[in-house]
Order: sequence, then structure tokens, then C-alpha cells
Amino acid sequence: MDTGDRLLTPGEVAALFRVDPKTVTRWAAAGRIGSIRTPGGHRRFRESEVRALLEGEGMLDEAEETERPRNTGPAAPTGPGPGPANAGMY
Amino acid sequence: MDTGDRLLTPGEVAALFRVDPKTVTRWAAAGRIGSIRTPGGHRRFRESEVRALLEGEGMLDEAEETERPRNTGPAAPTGPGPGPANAGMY
DNA sequence: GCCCAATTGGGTAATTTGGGTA
DNA sequence: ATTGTCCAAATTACCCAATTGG
Repeated sequence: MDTGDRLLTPGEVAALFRVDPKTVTRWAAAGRIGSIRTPGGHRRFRESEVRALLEGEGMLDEAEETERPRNTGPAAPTGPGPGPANAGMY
Repeated sequence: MDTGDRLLTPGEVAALFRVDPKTVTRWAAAGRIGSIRTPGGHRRFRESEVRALLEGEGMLDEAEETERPRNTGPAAPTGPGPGPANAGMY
């Protein structure tokens, strides 16, 4: 079984998820996806993990997330819109 | 366990890190990874050291960033020398 | 989204390595 | 069995462009 120990670059993961490489970096920084750092500081991602994330989310109703750190704070999201709540403190 | 004093070629190390052999050569030139030179000038890398570097944060809840001081000085070129001096001590 | 610095990868030419054979 | 030569693959070093990180 090729679980796929191959490593993917941020750009490749971004292409798989149709997001910006910066977003993938943000996931890694937040610990939402495992990352391996090269001695130079760049990140590499395990293809097996990426594939698991790609497949595991789209099957049944997503009533259960794996382990999402809930919002720490009295967040009262009255906003119904599924908009990208990006604070953008950068 | 045989952490392996085996020597790996730049191509092997590059495949493990999913980088180009040239990048591995740069790591060696920058002192980020120990290297042994053959009389012909080619480099060989210790598998134990490579694995230690490879053993990054897998899927542990990891949100910290290893502080990476910029290259401010000549790091130890070939370091460990004789003995089971395992690098990776940070 | 933007910026810049650092790292990485591609290209080519020359040398070294390793295997097979004479 | 030892030595020598040939050839294919890998590695090195230089350049510059693209990707990545903060």
C-alpha cells in the first residue's frame, strides 16, 4: 500500500486544495496540518495526510469535526454569512 | 536500533526531504547538516543525522516555530567526528 | 491583499563515482 | 585473480528565476 510517504511542497498542497500557498502555510502554522521543515526553513507536507484531509471531509454530513479548537472567547456569531472571518492581522 | 551510521548520497537525502540534490549540497555548504567529503569532493551524509532532521513535528499539536537564527557565523563544518555524536541538539 | 529576504529549483558544463567488461 | 579502460549515472559549481517565509 502506498500510503504515500512522499512529501509535497506548499504549492502542490495549495493546488490540491485550490487555495493560495499562503493559506497552506497558515494551516501549518496553526497546527491544522502536520508539517516537516527543511533545514532551510521551508515546509513539506505528507501526501498521505493531505489525501486523508481531501477525502475525509466530503463523505457524510459534517456534523462532527475531528478536533477543532473552539473559539476561546464569547464569540457570538450573529453573522449568518459563511464569510471568511479573516482578521488579517499580518 | 541501528540509527544507522550508513552514509547517504545527496540524491538519497534529497529524496527524503523532497528537495533537489543541489539543495542538500547547499545545506552542507551552509553547515546546516554534517557532511563527509570523499577524496573526489563528493559529499556523503549520515543517515542518523538525516533521520533526526526528518523527524519533525508529525501530527502532534504543534504550533510553535523553531527559532532559526540567520546565518550569522560559520557553523561547524564537519562536526561530529569519530564517535556516535548524534547531531540534532538544538 | 502587499512588501522584501531567504530558500529552492532549473539549466549547463566539468568532474567523480560505480558497474560491467576486456 | 589483478589491472586497465569504457560508459552511464550521479554530483559539483556557477548563473538566474520562481517559490516560500515572516
